[in-house]
Amino acid sequence: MESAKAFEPGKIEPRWYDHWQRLGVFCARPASQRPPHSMVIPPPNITGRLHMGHALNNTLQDILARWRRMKGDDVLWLPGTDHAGIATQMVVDRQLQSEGQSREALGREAFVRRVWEWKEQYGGAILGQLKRLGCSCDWTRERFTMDPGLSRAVREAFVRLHEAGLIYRDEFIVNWCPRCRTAVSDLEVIPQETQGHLYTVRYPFAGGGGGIEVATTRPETMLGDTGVAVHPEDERYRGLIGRMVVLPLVGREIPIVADEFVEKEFGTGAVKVTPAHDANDFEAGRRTGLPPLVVMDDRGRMNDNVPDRYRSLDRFEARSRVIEDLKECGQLVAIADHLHNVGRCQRCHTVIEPYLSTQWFVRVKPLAAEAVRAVAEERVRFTPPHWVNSYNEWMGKIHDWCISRQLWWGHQIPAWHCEACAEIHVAREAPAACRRCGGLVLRQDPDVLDTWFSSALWPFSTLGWPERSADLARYYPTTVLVTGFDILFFWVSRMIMMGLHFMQDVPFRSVYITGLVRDAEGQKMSKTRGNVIDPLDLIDRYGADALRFTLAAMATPGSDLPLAEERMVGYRAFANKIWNAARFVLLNLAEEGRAPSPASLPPRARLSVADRWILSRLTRLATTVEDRLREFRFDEMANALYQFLWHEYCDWYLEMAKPHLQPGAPPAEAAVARAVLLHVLDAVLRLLHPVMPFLTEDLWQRIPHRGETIALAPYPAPDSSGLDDAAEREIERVMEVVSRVRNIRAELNIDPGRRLPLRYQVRDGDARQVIAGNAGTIVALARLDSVEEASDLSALGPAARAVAPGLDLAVPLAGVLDLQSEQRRLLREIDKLSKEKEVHFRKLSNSEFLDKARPEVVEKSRRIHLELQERIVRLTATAESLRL
RNA sequence: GGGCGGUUAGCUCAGCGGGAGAGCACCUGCCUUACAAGCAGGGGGUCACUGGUUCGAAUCCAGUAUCGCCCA
Repeated sequence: MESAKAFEPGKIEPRWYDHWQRLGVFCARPASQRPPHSMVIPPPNITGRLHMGHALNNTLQDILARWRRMKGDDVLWLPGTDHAGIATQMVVDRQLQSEGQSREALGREAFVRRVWEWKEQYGGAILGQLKRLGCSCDWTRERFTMDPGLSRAVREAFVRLHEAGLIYRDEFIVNWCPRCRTAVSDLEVIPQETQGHLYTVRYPFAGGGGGIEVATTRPETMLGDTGVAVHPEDERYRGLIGRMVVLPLVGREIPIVADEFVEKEFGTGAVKVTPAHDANDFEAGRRTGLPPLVVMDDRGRMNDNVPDRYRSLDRFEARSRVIEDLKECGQLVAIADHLHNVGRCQRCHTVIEPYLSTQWFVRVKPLAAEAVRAVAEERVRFTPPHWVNSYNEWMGKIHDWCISRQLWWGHQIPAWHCEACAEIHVAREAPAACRRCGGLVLRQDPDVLDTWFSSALWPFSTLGWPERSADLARYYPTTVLVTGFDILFFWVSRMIMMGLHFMQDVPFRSVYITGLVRDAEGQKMSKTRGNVIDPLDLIDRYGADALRFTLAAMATPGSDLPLAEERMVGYRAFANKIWNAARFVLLNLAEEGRAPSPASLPPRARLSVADRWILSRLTRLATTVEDRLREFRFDEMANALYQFLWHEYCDWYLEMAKPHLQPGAPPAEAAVARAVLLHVLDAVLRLLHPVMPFLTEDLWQRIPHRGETIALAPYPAPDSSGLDDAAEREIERVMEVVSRVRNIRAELNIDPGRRLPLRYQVRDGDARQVIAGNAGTIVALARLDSVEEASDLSALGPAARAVAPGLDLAVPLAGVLDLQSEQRRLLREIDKLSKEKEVHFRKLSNSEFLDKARPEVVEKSRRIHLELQERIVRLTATAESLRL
C-alpha cells in the first residue's frame, strides 16, 4: 500500500464526504421495506456557528444514524435551521447600523427582504460545518422554519389552537426587553444575582400627619403607583386599611388596601402597588381594584403619565432623580444594600422590565397535563431518566406562554384586525371582509410568533404536516431526539405538547440528553472567559474522527464533558494506530500478491488458537457495541472498540500473527493468518465506522471489499457461533506466561534484545498442553531462544523465577542474575499476592458467608484463594532457595 | 426556599451489592522493519465524612460536609 507512516485526516475527509453524497448514502428510502429510523436535527440558528455543543450532539446523532443505516434500517436524519427571530433581527440591525441605516427608516417589508438576503448569503453556514464533522444528514430534505410549508404549519397550528380555546389575546404583565423592544417569555429571562438597594419611602397620609413606609428596589416605578398594600392580618397596619396616602413627587392620592400577597416580614411589611409594572402588583391590583397606570414607553423611558421633570428620562436616570427628589423632600427614610435577582434579556442582557401590554398567549396547562402523562407512561423515554424530575417539576408550575413578539422577522400572527370595529379574525388566510361590521379594511396583527412556537412543530412540520403526507405516516413519531438539557423546557417539552395535540402521538420515542462540553478545567465555555474551543479548529488539528471519538468516549449520560486537549491527542494517536495496523495487514497482503476476499475465512480446523481467540473476542466486541448503542452508552461503545483494537488486535494478535508471516513460515499458515487478520480488520472497521467514518472508509476502500462504501456495508452482527471459550482461556494463559517473562526482563534490567531461555515445570496437564502447543508464540512474544520443560526447576542454578497458573517458570541467568534484586522482586510479588489472598481468606473463614452467599460467589472466591495460595507457596519456596 | 447531580489514582472520569478500573500524566528500559502519535515493564487509591442495612458496601439507606446545575 502506498501510504504514509502517519494518518493524515485532512487529506481524505473532503473526498469521502463527497463520495457519500454522490452515492446518495444519506438519503432516506421511504419506499424500502426496512424499518424506519428517524431523527430530526435540533435546528441550529441560521446565525449560528458550530460550537462544541453542536459537535457533541450531532456526533452522537450521526453515530446512531450510521449504525442503523449499516444495520439496514431506512434512516432519515432530517437537517435544517431555525430562523431565530430576535438573534437574526439583531444581526441585520447591526449590519444596517454599520451602513448608517436603520430598520425603521427601511420599513418592515424592505427589512424582511433584507433579512432574507442575509439568510441566503450567510445563513446556514453551520450546516456546511456539520458536513466537515461527517454528519450523514439527508440534505435533500433540508428544512428551514420559515419555508412556505413550515410557515403554513405554523399558521395552521395557531388557528387550530385558537379554535380549541388554547390561544388567547389579553392585556397582561409580560417580560419586556426595552432594547429589543419586544415581549419575551419567562424562559428568556435570565435571573442574575445583583447587589442593589432597598429604598424605604414614606407615603404621608392624605390630610397630613404621619404616613406609611414602603420598601422598594425600583423606586422609579412609584410614579405608577396606584395604591399601597399591607397584609390583612398585620396588626401594625390593620387600622390603616382604607385610608388614603399621598404619593410623593406626584401628589396623587392612593388608597391603602389589604392583600394576602404581601409578605409581612419583608421590608416594612407595607408595599407600594404598581399594577402596570410588576406581575404580583398586577394580580393584586385586579383583586383589590387598583387600576394599572403605565409610566414607561417601549424603550423603558418615562412617558407622559408622570410629572414633567421625569418625562423621557430613561428608567435608570429616572430612578436617580426620584431618589434625589425623595431625599430633598424628606420622604426617603432609608437606603439599605440589598442582594436580589434582576432578570436580564437572554439575547442582549438588558434588564427586563415587567410591562403591561396586550399579547397573545398559549394556555399551556391542558397541553402540559397530557405531556406529563406521556412521559409518565414512558411513551417518551428520557436518557438519563433523572431529567424526568425536572421536566415534571417545570410542567407542574408552568405559566401561560407569551408567544407574540414585537419583531419583524418571524411568522406574522395570522390574525386580522378590522380597522372599523376592531374585531379580530384569526384565520389561515386574510379574510375579505370583517365578519362583524363588513368593513373591508383589515390589518394583519403586526406581531410575529416566538421562534420556539415554530420549533415546537419541527418533528412534524418538517415531514409535511398539516398534509397527511406519506413521510409523516412513515417517520412520525421519530425514533430518538438528541439534544442538550439547556433546551429541555424551551424545546423538548413544547414539542411533546404540540406533538400530542396535533399528531395525537409523541414526537419521539426517546430523548437522549447530553451534558455540557466544558473546558479542561471544567469551566463553562464562554466568550467572556475566552475559553471557547472551536470544533472546526479541532478538526483541522486532529481530524474529524479524533474529535468524534473523543466526544463519544466522554459522553457519559448525566455528566458534563470537560474537554482536555490531551484527550484529543490520545484519540488522534488511536486513529494513527489503526492506520498503521491496517498498513501492516495490507503490506502482508501485498506479499501474497493476491488479495483474499474478506468473506472467506478459512475453515475452523485450519485456524490456530490465536485465530480462534481473536475471532471470539471480535464476536464479544460486536455484542458489546450493539448493546451499548442500544442503551446510548456511547462512552462504553467507544471504550470497547479502543480496548479491542489497541490492546487485543494490535498488542497481541498482530504480534502472534507475525511469526506465521515471516519469510520461511509455511505458506498455508501465512495464508490463514492473513485471512484472519483481514477478516478481523474488516469487521472492526465496520464496527468503528459510525464513530470514525472517514478513517474507516479510507482503509476499507484499500482492503478487498464488496460495495461502494463502508457506510452501506453490513454492520457486524453479534453471532454466538464465533464464541470460543476454550481458545480465550488458552490464550489468557499464554499471555500470562509471556507477561511473566517480560516482567523478569524489565525488572532485572535485561537487555530487551537479548534472547532468553525459558524452563518450566508443570503442575497440571492442561498447562503442559498450553505451553507446548503455543511454544512458537511464546518464544516470539517473550523474545526467547528456547522453551523447555524441566523435571526439577530447583536444580537449575541461578535463574529468575515466576509462577503462572499451573506452571512454574524459570529463566536461567547464570552470571547475569543479581540474587538480591531477584529476591526483592519475589518478595514484592509475594507481598502483593498475600494482600489479595487475605481478602478471600477472611471471607472463606466466615461461616455466614459460606451459608448465605450465592454458591457461585463462594466457589469463585475459593478458586481465587487457592490459586493465589499456590502462587505464594511457589514464590516463597523460590525466595527461600535464594537465601542459601 | 424547592429539586437534581457530583465528591473514586497527580488530572479527567468509568464502575453503582461479591478479587478497586481506564485514558492521560509519572518512573524505568527500548528507534525490536505497522506505528516513537510507538513498544515493554512499573509505581500510585482509609472509593468526601458519620452512622445504618447486609454474610459482604465505592456500590443500597439515613444524615453531614462540600462543589455544581435547574426552578422560585
